[in-house]
Amino acid sequence: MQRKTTIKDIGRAAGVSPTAVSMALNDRRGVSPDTRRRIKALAVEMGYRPNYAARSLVSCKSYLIGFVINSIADPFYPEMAQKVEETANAAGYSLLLCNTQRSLGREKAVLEVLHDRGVDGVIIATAMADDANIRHLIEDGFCFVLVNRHCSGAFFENRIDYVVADNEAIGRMAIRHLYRLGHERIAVIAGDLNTTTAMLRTRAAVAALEKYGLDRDERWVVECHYRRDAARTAAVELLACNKRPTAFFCQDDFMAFGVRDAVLESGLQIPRDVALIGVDDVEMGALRGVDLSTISPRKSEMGFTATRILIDKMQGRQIGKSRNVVLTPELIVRTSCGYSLKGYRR
Amino acid sequence: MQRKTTIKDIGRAAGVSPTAVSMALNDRRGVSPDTRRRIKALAVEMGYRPNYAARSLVSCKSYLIGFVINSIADPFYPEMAQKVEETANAAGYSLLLCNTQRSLGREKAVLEVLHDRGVDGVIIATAMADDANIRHLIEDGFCFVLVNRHCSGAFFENRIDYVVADNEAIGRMAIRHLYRLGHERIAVIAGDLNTTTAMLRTRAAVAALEKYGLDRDERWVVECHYRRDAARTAAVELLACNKRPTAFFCQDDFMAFGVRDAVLESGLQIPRDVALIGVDDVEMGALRGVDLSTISPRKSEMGFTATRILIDKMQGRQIGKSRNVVLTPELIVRTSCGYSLKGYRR
DNA sequence: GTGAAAGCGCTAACAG
DNA sequence: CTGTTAGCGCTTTCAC
Repeated sequence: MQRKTTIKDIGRAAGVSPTAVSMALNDRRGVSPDTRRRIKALAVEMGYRPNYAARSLVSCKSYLIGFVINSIADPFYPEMAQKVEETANAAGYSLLLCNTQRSLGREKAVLEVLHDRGVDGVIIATAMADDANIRHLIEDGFCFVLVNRHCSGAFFENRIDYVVADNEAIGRMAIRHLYRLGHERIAVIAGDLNTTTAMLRTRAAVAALEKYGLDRDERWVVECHYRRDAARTAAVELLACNKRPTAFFCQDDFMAFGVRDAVLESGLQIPRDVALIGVDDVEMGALRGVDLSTISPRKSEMGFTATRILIDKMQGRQIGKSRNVVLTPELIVRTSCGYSLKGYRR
Repeated sequence: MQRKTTIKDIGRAAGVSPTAVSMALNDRRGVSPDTRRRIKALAVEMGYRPNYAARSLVSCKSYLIGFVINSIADPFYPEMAQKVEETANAAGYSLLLCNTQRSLGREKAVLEVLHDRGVDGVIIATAMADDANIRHLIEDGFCFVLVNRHCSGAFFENRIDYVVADNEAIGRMAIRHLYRLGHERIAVIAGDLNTTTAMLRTRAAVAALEKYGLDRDERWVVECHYRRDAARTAAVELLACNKRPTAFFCQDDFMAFGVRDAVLESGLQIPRDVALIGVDDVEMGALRGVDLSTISPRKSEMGFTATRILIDKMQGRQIGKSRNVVLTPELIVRTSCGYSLKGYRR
């Protein structure tokens, strides 16, 4: 990169001080409209470009935000990331993408780098229900917003901002849908129970099963950590029982694909023999021939809202109590539960 | 963010100058092993964290790299992005994600921001065959590597580094596969012909059609700009002809999904009535019930190699002539072309 | 081997 | 309304 023109150069050319140039260019009062115009014209003419590093050093603002996710290769995140980037950009922020690979150690490392880089704020999608890294962020007074997952427990009460789906509603909706289609034996393929998403979905699902008076078997609730292969393995086992479940509530679409693999491999059909519902509304599920019914947590909206809240915080608005946004999820009925075949029975 | 400890603080605590601290911490000679140890211990103890902005200001290195893509929500990119981020990170760089939304105007804007931020280098996946923005980068002596697409024309000769798939091989492989399965009427659903990927795939495909002496009809080559809906529309039209194609070479998987929609909607079956092959090996295509045959450009490898080359360039190695890496693509046979049914005929 | 001094480009706090 | 001065945290000469 070549020698660039600085505000000093412009100042010299315009016969004013660097300060004047700075103020003129940043639209702050202190210079006459006339000089301002002259300076601005000169800046364009000389191809002036501000130096973010210098500005950041003195203003302690980097206009950088970090986005912390498990892996951008996981299809849950890209849609959200797209919206986050778009929203951040529109407000003059750039996005640092950070993959943690589901490791708390890497989450920690990533947050440290982000801190050192002087980001103005961070959006975190990987929080565990009790996450020491988040705890640390709070103690440091770091500016951040949780998205998708939040933290629970006394320590976090009123100290975090988050944007999440109504995970209990997700659990209820899933079970209700399957119940109304006539299912009596429903398996719950749960995510990582150290996350609020899986905890709440599971709790609500179990409560719903109870409420409807459906068959219960504790082997029918199995923690698969949001892993497709774990779900597949679990399903193989469940399907081998003589009293096998007739429906699976999978807490994300990828686990649903795992279960789907197991079902199809065992020669059974969806939805004739087994009903399947996922969560996330990943694009893959919408393909003809897959047609996975699912519950959308509204990923774009989560990303957008989280970013807006973060921007408010970073810019000093939104002081005082924490903002907790809970989005109402949306049931997306396709064919994997058999609704189109038989409709609701009850 | 609170008051942080600086090298000055450490210097004071250790009874040495800031200079000594800087040298000790950066493992540069000029300070005795003993003081070095003392300083390092003190740095840890006092929780010293370097300030990237300050360092960047003086060293003109930001350890930031930009990654320019159309949209992270497009499933072609995440896998590559993951690898890029991982590789960059391992070398101490952070990744700025930039979506252009397929707009050259936004590409330009994004590159300007990246420039202003003083990134050390940029990886660009959105280049058009003749891209004024890239041209500008070259003239500026900017450090960048193209990935996936490159630029062509005299101006760019030997002036760009790139990592791409062998797109002509992709075109040949696709047609050859369909030819050997016995197809006589093959449609080519082309991407944006202003990109090298689509240009080369199309050229090679047409040459292969000729070589095999297959039926040719210029309406069978249709430019769909890598858009799923455009491909769907084109397919609807082609399928309505009385002499319809029996096979489609779609230059990306998403256009293949568009064609697939059209085929299935019209009551035809895949692969019985129509064979379908895509390019990209997007995860969606691998789902049971979709089973799209495709050609993998090896996205992760592209991302990895491009990042490595960029790092070499940024660090001053790899001077002299430009590096052009062309990866051999891989044919992934699933069921959408009917290989498993009938095998090769010729 | 070590420290002092200068300065990267910018903004904030003054004095004129 | 303008200009001067100082300094953000760090690295890089250059003396000692």
